[in-house]
Amino acid sequence: MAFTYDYARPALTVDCVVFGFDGGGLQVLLIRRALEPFAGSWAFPGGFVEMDEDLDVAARRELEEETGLRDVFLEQLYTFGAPARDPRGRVVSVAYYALVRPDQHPAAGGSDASEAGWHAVDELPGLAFDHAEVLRVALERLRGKIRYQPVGFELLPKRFTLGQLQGLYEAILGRGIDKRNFRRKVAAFDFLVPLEEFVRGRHRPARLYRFDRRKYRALEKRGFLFEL
Amino acid sequence: MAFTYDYARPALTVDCVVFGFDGGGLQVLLIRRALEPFAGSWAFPGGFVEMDEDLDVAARRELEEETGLRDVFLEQLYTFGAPARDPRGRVVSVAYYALVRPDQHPAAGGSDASEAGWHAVDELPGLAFDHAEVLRVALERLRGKIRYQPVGFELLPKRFTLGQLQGLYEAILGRGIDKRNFRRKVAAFDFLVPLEEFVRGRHRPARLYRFDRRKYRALEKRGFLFEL
DNA sequence: GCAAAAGTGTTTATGTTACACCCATGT
DNA sequence: ACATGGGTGTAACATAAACACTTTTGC
Repeated sequence: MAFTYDYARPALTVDCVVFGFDGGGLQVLLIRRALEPFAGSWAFPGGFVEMDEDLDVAARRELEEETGLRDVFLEQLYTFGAPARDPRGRVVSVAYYALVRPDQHPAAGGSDASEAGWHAVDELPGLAFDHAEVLRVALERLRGKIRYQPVGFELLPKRFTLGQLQGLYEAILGRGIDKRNFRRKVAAFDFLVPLEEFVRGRHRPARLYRFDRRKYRALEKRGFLFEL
Repeated sequence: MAFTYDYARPALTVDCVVFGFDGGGLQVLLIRRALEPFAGSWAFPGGFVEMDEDLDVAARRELEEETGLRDVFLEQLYTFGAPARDPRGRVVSVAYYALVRPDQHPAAGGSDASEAGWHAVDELPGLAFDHAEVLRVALERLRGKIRYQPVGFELLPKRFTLGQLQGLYEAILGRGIDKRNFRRKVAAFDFLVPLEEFVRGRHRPARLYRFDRRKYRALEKRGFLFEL
C-alpha cells in the first residue's frame, strides 16, 4: 500500500439537525428537497463540503445558504457512512446539531432548497436518506447533553421566565418536573441572573432571567459541574 | 448547483485510539509510521476507507491489519477535518476509540506499520498529524463515559478483583476513591457477580468477579442508570 | 514478624423527593 | 369572579462522604 491518494473517494457532506423550541414542544427545521434523490421529501439542511473548508465551516455555510440562520450554537454530532445511505453512490455525511433561539428563527429560501419549515419532533413527516436515524441520534444527544451542560439557554430567548425554562426541560426530557424543586435548584445557580423586568399575560407577571455566560465559565473553570 | 458529484473530494480515513490498562496507568497503542508523511513518528493505527465499506468496518479492518486486534469494544469518537491537518492534502479522518482487555493485547506488525507499542497516556512521545488533539478528545470522552456507562470492564480481564476495578477508575478519573465507599457501591450492582475463585499474591487472596452483560442489559431496559 | 493488599460498618452531611396553598393579573 | 400561570417552605427519605482497624498471605 503506497500512495493511497489514488483510491476512489467517498463524497463528503454535512447535515444539520436544527432544534428550536416554541414554548410548547421541541421542533426541528426541515427543508423540502427540490432535487433528486428524494425530490419533494423533507430532509435536514446540508450539502457538500468544499475542498479547503473545515467541517464546521461547511455546516455553518450550508445552514446559512439553506435557511438564513447564522451565529447559532453548533456542535458535531456523528458521522454517518453506511455504503448505501445515499442512492447516488457513496456519500459520507458529518452530521451537526444546532440550537436556535426563537428570535433567530429563519426566513427560509436559497440554493437547492425549495422550502424550509419547523416541525414538531414527535410528528415528523417521512425523511429523506437516513435522516430518521440522524434525528434519533441527535435527540439522544440533546437529551443527554441538556442535563449536564447549560445548552438549554440556546433554545430560549435571551431573557426568559423560569416557567419557560422548566417547560423546555420538560419538553426535552419528556416528563414533568416539580415546580418548587426546579426553582430552588436553579435559584442556587448564580449565573442565572434575575432581572427587574416582568412579562405580563393573562396571569400574574413573571420575572425575567438571563443566563450569564461569563459567570458560568468562571465557575466551570473552578470545577463546577452543571447538572439539572 | 446540480450534480455535486463532480466536486473534488477530500480523502477519507479512519483512526483508532486504542486504550489499554495494565494495572498501573492508562495506556494507548501507537504505531511507528514507516511511510511519509511523519515517517518514524508515532501515530494511531488507521488508514483509508474503502468505497464500499462502512466506517466502523474500516476502523476494525485497519485495527486488525496494523495491530492484529479484533473483537474489541469500538465506538466512533469525532471527525477531524481541518483543511491542513494532513500535509499531503485534504484528508478528513473519522476517529474511533477502542478498549481492549489485557488478555487481548496484540502481537504487532502488518501492512504499512513498522512497529506497534503501548505507551502510558501521561508520557507520550510527540504524535503525527493532529493526533495529540485526537487523543485529548478521546480521553475526555473516556473519562465522561466511564462514569455513566459500564465500559470499564472492557479494559479489565474477564475475571477481575475489586482492587483492579477501583485502580482502573482511579487511573482514568485521576483521583483516589475511598475503598469502602467504592466497594459498597459496586456490591449493590447485581450484574457484578462474585466468583468462588481467588487470586493469590504476596498478600491476602482477592476474590474475583465478572461483569454479567445479560443482567446489565436487563436492568438497563427497566430504566436502570449505571453511575459510578 | 513484616510488608502488602483485602476486607468490613457507622456516623454525618448533603441532596432529592413529595407535597398544597396564596398571589397578581387579564378577561 | 374566575381562569391562568407565578411564586413560596418543610419534612421524610436517600445518597454520598468521611473515617481505622483486622485479616490473610508471601517473603
